[in-house]
Amino acid sequence: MYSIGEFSRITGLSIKTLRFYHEQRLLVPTKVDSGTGYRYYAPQLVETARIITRLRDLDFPLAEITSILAEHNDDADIIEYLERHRAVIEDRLRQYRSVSKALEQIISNEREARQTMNDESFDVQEKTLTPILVAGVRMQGKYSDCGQGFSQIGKAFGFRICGKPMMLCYDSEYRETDANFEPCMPIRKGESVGGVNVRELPGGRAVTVLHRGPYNQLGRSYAKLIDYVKTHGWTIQSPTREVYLKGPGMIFKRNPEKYITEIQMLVEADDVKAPVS
Amino acid sequence: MYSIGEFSRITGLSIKTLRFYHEQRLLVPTKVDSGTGYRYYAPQLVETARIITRLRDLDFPLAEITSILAEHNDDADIIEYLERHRAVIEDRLRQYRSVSKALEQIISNEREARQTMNDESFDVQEKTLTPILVAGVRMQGKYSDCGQGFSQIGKAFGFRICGKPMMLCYDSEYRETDANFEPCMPIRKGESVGGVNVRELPGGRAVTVLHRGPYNQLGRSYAKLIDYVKTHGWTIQSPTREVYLKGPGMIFKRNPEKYITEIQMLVEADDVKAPVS
DNA sequence: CTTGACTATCCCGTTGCTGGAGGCCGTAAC
DNA sequence: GTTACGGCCTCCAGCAACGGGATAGTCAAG
Repeated sequence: MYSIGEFSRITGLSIKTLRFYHEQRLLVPTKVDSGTGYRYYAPQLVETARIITRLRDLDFPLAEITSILAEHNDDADIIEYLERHRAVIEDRLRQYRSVSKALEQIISNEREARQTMNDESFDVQEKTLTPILVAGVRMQGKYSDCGQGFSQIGKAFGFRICGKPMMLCYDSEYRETDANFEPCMPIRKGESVGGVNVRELPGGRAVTVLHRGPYNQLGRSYAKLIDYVKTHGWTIQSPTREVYLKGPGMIFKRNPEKYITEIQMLVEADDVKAPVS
Repeated sequence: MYSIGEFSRITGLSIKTLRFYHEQRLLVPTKVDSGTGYRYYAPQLVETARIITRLRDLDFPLAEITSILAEHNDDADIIEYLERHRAVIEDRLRQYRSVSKALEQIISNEREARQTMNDESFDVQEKTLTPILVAGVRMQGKYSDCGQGFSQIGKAFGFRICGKPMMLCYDSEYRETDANFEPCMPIRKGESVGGVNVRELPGGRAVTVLHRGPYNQLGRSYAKLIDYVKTHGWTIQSPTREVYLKGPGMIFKRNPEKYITEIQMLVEADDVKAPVS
């Protein structure tokens, strides 16, 4: 017969835990001194304690352990318990996996944006865009409705999305209503499905500018770009693109003054014509 | 201003939860009627509630959310929080993964054993063994000490183990003490390291028998096998093998009467000699 | 007899809520 | 007038699996 302290040292279970297990009738001492209330454990209980710790290590709830101990004494008998429990664990695993993925998404998003901030200036730049596969939804109406398009793409392509959301603008002038545009997302792979159109955007020579601030002030940056293109005597190819590098955050809505958008225009460098002054 | 019920329907947070968040100073109503104690929420708080649910979905503890809300208002500012939290999540993920793996191990173990039970009889069988890569520890002493050998192998090769534990017996007679044997485990790949010897066991023609019961009664099954070999006039090749198909369980020690061991003896079918009657 | 190690019970705190009891208030129906 | 109902309030309990701490009784040795 061991005292609770001895039994604790033998089994590695704390005294508190042993008392708690006693209260829960999970591991009842062989004898309790009726005078002093002292608990005494027989050596056979060491084995029971070992089983309990094994099952606890496997994250079984105490109630389940109690019933397992009461009814079974062979691994083969408890396969059903193990299976059921594994399903529970797998469930939590799935949950945590998706949380972890979401966290990673947000972090890398912000990291990237931070990089862009450091690396790039807010002047007009000339770039060569590479062709890119996108899924898009052609829409007509107000620009502010593009959110619906994005959520439609998100639902259809989810994890295949591999870049920042962007919008193609087919109008050559600014339109408050009845605008002709196409929210789209870069994807890894995929086929067009009901309403969502998959295709490759062409690459080529382009001029770009970073715009910082709310979307209703995009006009200024457009002006910068158009001026630049004009002075070089180039021709803008429709559609122009807006890439939303930093918009409303995943968590905070974020201050619109911090939004960062890249405007891209593919240009045709018409070498025959001379630059217009 | 919304009443708590309205606000609950808008945000999807239960009334109880809203009261709790108030108590925790996480989401404090704009105004509390001093007479009735009624809580009233301003429309801006809808956004705050959205942020809270977002962070809760990411499994942030309430205390952390409180401090995030108090100090920040942009995703970029809370990257450190996100990172730290992701570490926590990854930790739990690792834990659950290992639990899930252990559960799977136990389950498949018992499944396999159950299969063996159904498929095989307890009569002597002739088989052709295929060569198999094992890690073993040569030992001298009492058979009951083989556990140490197994744990040594387990430590060295862990996840590369791919089969049931077995023992090679090099003695041609039974020895209580000073026996010459080698606990070993099938592995997928590996090199010999300090004390643990990796090599391929040869395949070939063999006779086997399943033994059910405690190890100290293995003698009976050995007798069966040896009789069988003798009647065919074959020669037993050393070492003989014991495969512990079902020994003490992973959780319960299990009743030794349920232990199942396969004894394997490679034989040389000496076709020149005629069978001994 | 004292000292120090050991043990006992009881209560609280953890996390993020949910459920229930009991009570206040105002409105509508009978 | 009263009863019912709906919405709100506060306070208390409970979940899981213990750990911490207070206070008091017990055991064996010196």
